[in-house]
Amino acid sequence: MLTQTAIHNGSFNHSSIRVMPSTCAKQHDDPIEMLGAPMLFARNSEIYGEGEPAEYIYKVLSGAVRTYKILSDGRRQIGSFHLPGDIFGLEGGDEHTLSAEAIAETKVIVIKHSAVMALADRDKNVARELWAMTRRDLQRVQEHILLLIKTAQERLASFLLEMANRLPGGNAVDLPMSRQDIADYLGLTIETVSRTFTQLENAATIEVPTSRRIVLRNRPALNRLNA
Amino acid sequence: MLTQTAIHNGSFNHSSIRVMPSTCAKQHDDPIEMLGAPMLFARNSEIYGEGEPAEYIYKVLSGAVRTYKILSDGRRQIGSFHLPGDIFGLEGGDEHTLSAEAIAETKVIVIKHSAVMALADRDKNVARELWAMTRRDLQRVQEHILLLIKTAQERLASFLLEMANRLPGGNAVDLPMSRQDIADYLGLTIETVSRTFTQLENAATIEVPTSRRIVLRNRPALNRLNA
DNA sequence: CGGCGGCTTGATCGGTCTCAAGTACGGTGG
DNA sequence: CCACCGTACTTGAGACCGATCAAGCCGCCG
Repeated sequence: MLTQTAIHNGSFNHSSIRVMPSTCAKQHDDPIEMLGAPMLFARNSEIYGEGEPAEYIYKVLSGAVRTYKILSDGRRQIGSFHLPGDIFGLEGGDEHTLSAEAIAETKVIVIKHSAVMALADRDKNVARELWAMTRRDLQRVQEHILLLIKTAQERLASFLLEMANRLPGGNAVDLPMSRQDIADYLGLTIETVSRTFTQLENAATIEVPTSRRIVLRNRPALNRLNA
Repeated sequence: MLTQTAIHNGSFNHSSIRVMPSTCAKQHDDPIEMLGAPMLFARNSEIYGEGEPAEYIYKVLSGAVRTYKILSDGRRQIGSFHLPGDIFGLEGGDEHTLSAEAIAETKVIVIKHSAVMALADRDKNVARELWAMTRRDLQRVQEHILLLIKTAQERLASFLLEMANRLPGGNAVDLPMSRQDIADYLGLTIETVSRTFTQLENAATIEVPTSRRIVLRNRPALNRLNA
């Protein structure tokens, strides 16, 4: 298992990734999760790369993950952020169509793809659940497309509302990702993201006590921007 | 069956939609297709609307279909074009998350969603095939996202290469959709699309004998733009 | 205290949008 | 057959938003 771990992490950061005692995995009731073992990924370490065989799927326990593609000229588009509770790595068939990296120190459950498929063959409900997860991914990507045709303010408002919904803390949001990550998710530059944060702060729509902590002060205004 | 047909087409264009003799449907060997009946939709008629219950799925026989969402301010984003051979209407679970319209006079096979699901429950291969189709949709949408972060020339080049691959005719492409449809797919205005066609024509990368007919004259140049 | 990474701010540039005409094409009726 | 119309498409001029290039700032850690 340790050698398999190495495969997933490319050629660097091995020392930062440890398989955890498998006993921790058994305290969950989801039959899919019980197939997996917990693992730790260091900040900015690769979980898998685009085009690699999809040997595993993953569920985030803590931390955060970004999946992305790189264009030939170096532009990076982040496809999605995965937060605790999210499952990722199902987007392709035999191989991953995106790369995945840990945004911060991240704990995930790693589940063998073949084991999941075998389970799905035996249990109709598992098969249905997996298909439903892919459909939800599809719908999220369709929403993401809508983001990309909006103005900078609208994109950031939509992003903040999404994060406030998906992270605990109500109106106070602790973003796990950098401005660059946000920019690459929203299809903007880091400068435009920064300026737009400032504009929303000046309009008293949000507060930015520290760069990673955002307080939503005026949700109606954000919803209006959400178009 | 005729009354069900009416439900799908909103309040207009009923006269243009006819169920065809069901015998035509039986000449296919795909078990999913055999569940369906052929239908005809007039140009610009609605096939289904966002939020409606997903009672049916569809396979294009001839013509073309656009699926889209409308933002509150009226902007329209086309999610995908469906050409002969494509199956659509699987994107949601119980309800459609996009609207669908015929771009031109379009013949489709209409298949009851419940019948497909029942078949999937009985036949593992059907279940797997349906899931794989959803994954392919997901991958196409991810590619679509990449389009939206490119320049106008890059977007149009990618679009033309995609259409040349999906439509018969090699380097001569007969587009079924209008400039407005292309604009709403690429996240541009109609004027920018038109100007970009002209630029590519001036650069001898394409020829535009009529507005809907495009001849790819220099594929390497298009591939270079494809980034 | 110095240095570095992440973030913000400023000035300018450029690509796309907007608004406004003008043109080509297909269909309809005389 | 032609005159007319409406729709789709193209072209032009100018405005605007976000990108780019370039400093500066802040917090953190050695």
